[in-house]
Amino acid sequence: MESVTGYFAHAELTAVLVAVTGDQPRVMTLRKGEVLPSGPFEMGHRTLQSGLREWVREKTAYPIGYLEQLYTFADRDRGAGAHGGRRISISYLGLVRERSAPAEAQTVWHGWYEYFPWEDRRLGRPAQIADICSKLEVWAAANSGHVDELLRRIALTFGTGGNRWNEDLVLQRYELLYEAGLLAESGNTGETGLGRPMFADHRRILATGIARLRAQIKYRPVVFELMPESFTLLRLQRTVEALAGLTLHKPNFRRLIEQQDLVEETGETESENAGRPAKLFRFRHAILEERALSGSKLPISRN
Amino acid sequence: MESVTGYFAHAELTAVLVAVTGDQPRVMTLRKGEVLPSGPFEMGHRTLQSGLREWVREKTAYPIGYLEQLYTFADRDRGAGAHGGRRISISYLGLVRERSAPAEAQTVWHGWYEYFPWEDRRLGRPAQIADICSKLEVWAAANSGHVDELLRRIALTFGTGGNRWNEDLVLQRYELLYEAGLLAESGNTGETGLGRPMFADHRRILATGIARLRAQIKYRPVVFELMPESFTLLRLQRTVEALAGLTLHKPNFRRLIEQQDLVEETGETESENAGRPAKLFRFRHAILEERALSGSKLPISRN
DNA sequence: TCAAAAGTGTTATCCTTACACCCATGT
DNA sequence: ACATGGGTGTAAGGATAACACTTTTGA
Repeated sequence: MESVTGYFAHAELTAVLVAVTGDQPRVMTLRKGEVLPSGPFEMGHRTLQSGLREWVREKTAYPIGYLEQLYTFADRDRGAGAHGGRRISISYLGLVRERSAPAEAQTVWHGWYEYFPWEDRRLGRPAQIADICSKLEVWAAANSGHVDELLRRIALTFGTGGNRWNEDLVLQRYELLYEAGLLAESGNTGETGLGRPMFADHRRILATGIARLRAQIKYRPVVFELMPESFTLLRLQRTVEALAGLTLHKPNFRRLIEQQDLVEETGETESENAGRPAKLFRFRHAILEERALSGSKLPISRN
Repeated sequence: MESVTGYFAHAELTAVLVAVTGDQPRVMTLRKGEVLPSGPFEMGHRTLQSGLREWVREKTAYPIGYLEQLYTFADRDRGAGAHGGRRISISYLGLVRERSAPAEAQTVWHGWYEYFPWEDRRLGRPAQIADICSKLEVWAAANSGHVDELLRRIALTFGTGGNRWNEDLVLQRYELLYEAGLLAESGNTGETGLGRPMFADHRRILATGIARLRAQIKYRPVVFELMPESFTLLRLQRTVEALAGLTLHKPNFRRLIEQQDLVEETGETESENAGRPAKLFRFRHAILEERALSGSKLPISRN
């Protein structure tokens, strides 16, 4: 439409790096505070993707398995406005196999439900939800004009009033809480128990990442990027449950996984906890080419 | 990880604007050539989204209904490198109700199957596909080392050898053709009949947009952004078919739409073509709040 | 009367979900 | 013996896909 003019902007990469250990999904933050790892996009890199990959390996010594672009947004530059310009922030979701971090690492892993306690339903509906919903409803009632619309939105996103809980609506729930001013990021100064706040909009980015991952595991075999070489089917299930924040139905889970030829037996077994020793499986890498295209399924059928 | 340093980049917005008329999905290009409308991101705008929306309204007089971010990528600045920097290109998919364009408009609509003739299966499998596949197979055979992998990839993306056609794999098919050097963009100089090339990587961006839209119509009611106020169910079906590049099964299509309460009768009928007059419907806007969250379905069940 | 499009009814099939139950091992 | 986890069989219910058929209009 127009030729490119002289507008320039900061370009910054922000990474949501996820690992699962001890049945908890975790996100990497900087040791210094509640900040997602991020840095400038340097010109040496071929692509954004490779730039981020290299940069993470360099700085954290964690090799990234799966890497996916999340979203790009622009804000008025928060930092010093030498140029008075924009900051363009490109966010990525990366999956990592957590290992003992190098001692000198500047990073630390936090369970992601510390930031979103209402998102974990593995032990049933958190008691907190009732409180959250009543606060939201009070806020909605004060919004004359579209009270009904807001109330329905609350009911749908939080699964109240006959609606069932949809684990994918992480971002929608976050935004509702944000709009209602219930989060520290949106002006609430009191202690609300509504999760740990993060720097700037990083918690929103994390919500986007969680939502994307929860959606992905249902139709692409990405969970395996979070698993060790070999694993039992229960470990795999626990990992999916950790991500989805739900408990699943064991027999059906196993069948669905095996039906799809996603895994193959290693021939070995594990008997760490009491109980019958479990067969160990490994991911069939060959499936990746096939399924990246034709799609695969993980069940989110409740227990 | 590091404080933001002095890296700056061009930030550019590129729009894939789609409309459907006369059973053809169309994409807006500049009158001057095979170029998607794009322009610099200016600092006045609140957000990227609103910036693009405003800019399109200003320049083309088409109000955008649905707008969704597609992808962000960075290339070494193709334009003059006054700063020797990067160009960051943020692409969007926008849905538009096509009307007669203002006379002075700099834009023109092109059927998207001019760019991707192999993507339209409404008249059955295009004869061309056989030719494409054999060319691809010749190329694959010359790639010692992973011939088998390539052959399987070809079979999967193009639905040969027992695999069924998956309409969502638009980008994967484009990339395969690109890698094989069969497209003008990747060095083929002869006339191949493999669709009309576009400026720079714009055809790739279009492929991304088509793929996204084809995926979206299956679980979100976005088609309606392309429809006039009121329409018959057959018009709606033809529109979905145009987008998906497939023909659908009429009775099932109608049932699925009506079951979901996506539409309501206007009470009027239309009898333009010969045949029994059809009831006119309108989209139930109320459903948007409900379904943007809970998901809806359009059938892609073949005729 | 025929063609063209609008509609309805019904069935076969597959997938999802749930329930019931047995197996192997450690304490 | 019993708790813990591993593992199998199967049936109910719903969604999808396919087929056959009736209805209403214009030419």
